[in-house]
Amino acid sequence: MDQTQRRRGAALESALLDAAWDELLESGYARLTMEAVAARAQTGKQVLYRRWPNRAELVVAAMRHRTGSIVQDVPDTGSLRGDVLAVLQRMADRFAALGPDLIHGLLSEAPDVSPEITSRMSGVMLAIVLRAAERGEIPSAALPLSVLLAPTNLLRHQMLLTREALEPATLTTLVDDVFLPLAGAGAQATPTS
Amino acid sequence: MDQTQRRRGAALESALLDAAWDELLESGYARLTMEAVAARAQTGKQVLYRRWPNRAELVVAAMRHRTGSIVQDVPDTGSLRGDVLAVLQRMADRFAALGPDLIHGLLSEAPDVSPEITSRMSGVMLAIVLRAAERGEIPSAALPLSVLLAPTNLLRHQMLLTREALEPATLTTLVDDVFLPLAGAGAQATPTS
DNA sequence: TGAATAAGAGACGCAAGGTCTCTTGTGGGG
DNA sequence: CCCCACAAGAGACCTTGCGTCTCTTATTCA
Repeated sequence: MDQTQRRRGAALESALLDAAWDELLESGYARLTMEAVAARAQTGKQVLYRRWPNRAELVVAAMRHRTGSIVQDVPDTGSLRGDVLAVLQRMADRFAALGPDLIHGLLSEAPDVSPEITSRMSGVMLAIVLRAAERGEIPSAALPLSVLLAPTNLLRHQMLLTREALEPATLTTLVDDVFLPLAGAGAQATPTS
Repeated sequence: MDQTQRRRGAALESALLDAAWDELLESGYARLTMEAVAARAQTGKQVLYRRWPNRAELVVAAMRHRTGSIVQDVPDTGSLRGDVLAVLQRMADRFAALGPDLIHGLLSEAPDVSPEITSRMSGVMLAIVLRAAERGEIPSAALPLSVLLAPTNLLRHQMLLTREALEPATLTTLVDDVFLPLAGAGAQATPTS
């Protein structure tokens, strides 16, 4: 019964972050308590507070720990439309697992994590658009930032402000009705007239 | 000293909502406490809980009480660009007074107020676009909903996810680079090339 | 092998949401 | 005109959960 195996350093930290992540999935951000995380990790609260100053920081660290690696790669489907759809789909998938409460909770408790959320997006979109311009799909890759981020920002807005699961057409609408026209792809293509 | 004037009914309710609103402006949503609202209104917590089941509902009621009337009228500046800019400016002004914490807090505590936020917007935008089509500024008023709400949704997204005060160019960018091109206004006008 | 460090465990203080109870002013109905 | 049911005002109280403090004990490093 007595474990007498005391974890330390990176191994312990990883266990703590895993516990936090599991609590997040099980209870959501609003119901995640430090006590529960500590209990799940078979330790005390002090071990958590030794590493992260508060609940929000712990959760942010847990998210980075779990999802940090997936963000890097840029989809490459061969077409601008496919690439942007893939990005949106990935956002939607990631969001579906956690729900909007997480973002709202974090942003209302730890205001300084805002940049974290939107930061890497512009790099991804820029890479996609550059490739599309090389391919000749669009006349120029020099899009205003507001256009470049319009689809991802609109999707994020929708996911944050709507409780229902988003219907499949939402993503294609964002790409076909908003982004592609603005990017100047296929001047003759204007669907849903 | 002794007031011995006991408020009742609508008068009392209005005083409660005013107190809540003042607390909101002074402390923000996160730091607004029921105790403080009750104290400011010179009453007890029970009077609050007799009317609203929780903090979030009280705050929503306070917002409706204060801002309910302003939303109705649709700006009419004579041009589509001016109208949309006026709508965005109004959103920005209203938001500036309260900050993003309010929305995040409400949405993480009282998930069922989401529709409240975006509901009336589509009606306003639709009216503006209809007038612009009658004027001949745009070929058709039959825009996809995602286009119709793109500028307001993008602005809301920005205000929610960014802490800094938004720079003046943000609004014009949304109108000139995103909305007007999508609405088909002035096919030759493609600024910021 | 011994001393410094940090893990594990849990008590504690405190703020705030929300409930309960009690007294007392007040307006409406008899 | 008076009485009484209702709700205002006041505050004690319970609970949850964050964050701190303390204490013992395992582990690691010199």
